[in-house]
Amino acid sequence: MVEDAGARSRRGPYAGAAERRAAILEAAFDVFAQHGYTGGSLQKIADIVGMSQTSLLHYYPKKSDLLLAVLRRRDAVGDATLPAGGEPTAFLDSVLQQARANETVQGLIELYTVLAGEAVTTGNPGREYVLQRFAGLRVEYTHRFEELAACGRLRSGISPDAAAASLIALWDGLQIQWLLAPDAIDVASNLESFIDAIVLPPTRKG
Amino acid sequence: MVEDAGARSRRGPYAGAAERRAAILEAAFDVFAQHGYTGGSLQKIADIVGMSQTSLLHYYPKKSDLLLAVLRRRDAVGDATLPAGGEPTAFLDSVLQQARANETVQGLIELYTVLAGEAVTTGNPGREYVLQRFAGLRVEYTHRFEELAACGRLRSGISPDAAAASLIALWDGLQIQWLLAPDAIDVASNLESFIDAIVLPPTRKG
DNA sequence: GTCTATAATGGGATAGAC
DNA sequence: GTCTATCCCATTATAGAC
Repeated sequence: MVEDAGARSRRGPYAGAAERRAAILEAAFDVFAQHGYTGGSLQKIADIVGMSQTSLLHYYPKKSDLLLAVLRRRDAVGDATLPAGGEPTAFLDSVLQQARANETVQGLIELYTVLAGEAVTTGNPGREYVLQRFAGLRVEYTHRFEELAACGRLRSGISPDAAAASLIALWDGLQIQWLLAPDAIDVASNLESFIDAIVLPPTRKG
Repeated sequence: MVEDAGARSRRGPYAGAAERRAAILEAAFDVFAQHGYTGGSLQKIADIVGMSQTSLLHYYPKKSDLLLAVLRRRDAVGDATLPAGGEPTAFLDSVLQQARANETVQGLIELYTVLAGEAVTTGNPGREYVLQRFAGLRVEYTHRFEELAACGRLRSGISPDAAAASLIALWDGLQIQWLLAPDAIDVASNLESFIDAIVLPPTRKG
């Protein structure tokens, strides 16, 4: 985490190259969320941050660099990967908590939904990232469901990795329906029903 | 369904204006599936069908017309809405059957996934269609789950409309994971596990 | 670091000849 | 119906002055 943050406070005129990059990312986030990657333009992003399109390319030489940067920023902000090894139920609680929190950041969900869809198109620079993200999420969730299965709390007939893939899929699918009809869909409560259906209550014992 | 199909067999030179339109639609289908709506171009479509870009516009004056035509064609071909009122289980069987059949038409799933994602972008001409399609599917599926609930076969704690939205969401979510990692995801078997978890076996009785 | 200017390409759509 | 020619606009990216 050290890197060369020394770019700041070195010389006078340009206090905040990092801030500039952050502002660009935020603008790119909004533009890509609203118009998608293909539909979003560097000019729009530059307009928002208040610089020329060419100046923007000074920070991110290619459009695809900007996409990957936006996708990676989501990691840091998006899902706060909770500490492993705790109560198995904590995992499920955090999923529902995250789902409810997501209702207040529609732009984030929009971004994710649009870019995930575009990721399957040929030559999309975000494809590998999205692919790896799904794979990583499946691995993580599978571990959690394995813990639950070890406690005998996963319904028989459902494997941990099937539960993982399905929970992720359900979540994504509910989000797109929610984006198109916010009043008709309650993402969190649907997830909760699903969880209740595949996860058994704890066995009685102090 | 009569319309003016009489354009055919009227005069000599142009036998098959309808065939021409069909060929255009097929090409548009492929291009939009591969590149999305924004990323797909009229020129690519025209190249495939073997005509100039301007000739293409003679049949579909605007790009958005082509998108809507492609989306509507999906209705006729895609989901063969099975006859209502039969065995409640027939509905679930047809879902699984359709899911398995979809494995052989990856292009169709690609098209649907990409266009659904793009539909949430601002100004996308397909938004209303996709929105209505989700709403329509939810209504239809809700009815089927109401039938199951009437037989006491829907797990308590799950409402018919929640089951409907979740089944659709799960299906869509599994498909995008499948597109990115076909060997890691089995859409149909995941759907089956979900159904088994929320639908109870028939009560014993002749 | 930031800009103007511009290259190089591609997009959707129109006009009009045949 | 189909084409060529063209318009006009937008795009990403580069060159080079300051």
